Amino acid sequence: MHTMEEIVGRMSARGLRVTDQRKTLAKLFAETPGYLSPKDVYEYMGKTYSGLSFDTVYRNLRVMEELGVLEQVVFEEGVKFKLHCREEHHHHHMICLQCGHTYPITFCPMEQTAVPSDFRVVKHKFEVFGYCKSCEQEEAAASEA
Amino acid sequence: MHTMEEIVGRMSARGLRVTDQRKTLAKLFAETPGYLSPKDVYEYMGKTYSGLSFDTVYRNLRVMEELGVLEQVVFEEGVKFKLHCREEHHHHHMICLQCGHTYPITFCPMEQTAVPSDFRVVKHKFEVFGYCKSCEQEEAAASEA
DNA sequence: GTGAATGCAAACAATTTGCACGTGT
DNA sequence: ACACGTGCAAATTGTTTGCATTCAC
Repeated sequence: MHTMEEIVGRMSARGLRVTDQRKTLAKLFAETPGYLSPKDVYEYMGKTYSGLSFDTVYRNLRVMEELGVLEQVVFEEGVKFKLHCREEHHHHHMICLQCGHTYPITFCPMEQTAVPSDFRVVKHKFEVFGYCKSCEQEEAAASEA
Repeated sequence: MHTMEEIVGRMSARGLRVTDQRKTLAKLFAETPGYLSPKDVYEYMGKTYSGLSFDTVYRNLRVMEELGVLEQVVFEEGVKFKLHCREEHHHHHMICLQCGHTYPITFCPMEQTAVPSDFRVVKHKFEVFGYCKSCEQEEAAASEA
């Protein structure tokens, strides 16, 4: 797994400066199993840094993405970020709609997909959405109220 | 296939008014095999309607989506619209990155995907991107220049 | 000390809304 | 005639940029 130290180390190796804010950002992603929106990040960071501005959050998200530490994904609800997957081999994800937690899917549908010879495939996207066990239980509890 | 007349008919059946602009919009989508962004639509419509405003385009796209005539998809580059697929059975798409043309994929990867019993699947997304034959040829021709 | 990081304000882009006017039914 | 559709302007939201100040190295 990526640890906060590892991420920070990678930043300084590239000549980037290790500020408190970046350390906190690294820690946040190191400890978050799923996706975070810029707004999520802003709100979390805002607790610690009162004068925080949104543009710095965006800048640092972009920096960390260019560093290869984070990856960005576009959902219906907007852009989100998560730690870049460590797994070397190609894989896909199951994503919890409630908590954003992701689980790997090793199966890749491209292997099974018949592609006409006159279509040159460049990339593909396979994502499964649903609710993980704990979120499912919470939802059930909430709907009983 | 959806024809312009059919779409327009569906609109008036719901009490919506059939304006020139909506007819043109219906025709545009009836004749377009792939995805169009709101901007694409605005530019196309603008040729005919000089005083056209963006908000009307958005409004009509939404109206046609609610009617079930169009479907909206979110890509990295932004939101796009296409005619709602007629095929009853669930399917996926191969999408040309150049012209936006879509081709159906009947295979659904969910059948093959092992889902843990404690994850409740709600929806999934499977999309293949690449270049169709004619766009591939154009690209090859362009890169020779 | 120097250059990169930050905050602030302002610019931008995409999309939505309120309102007065025009038009399909 | 009446209600819905349209254009215009303005509001919103999400994101980026320029610039002066501050801080890590």
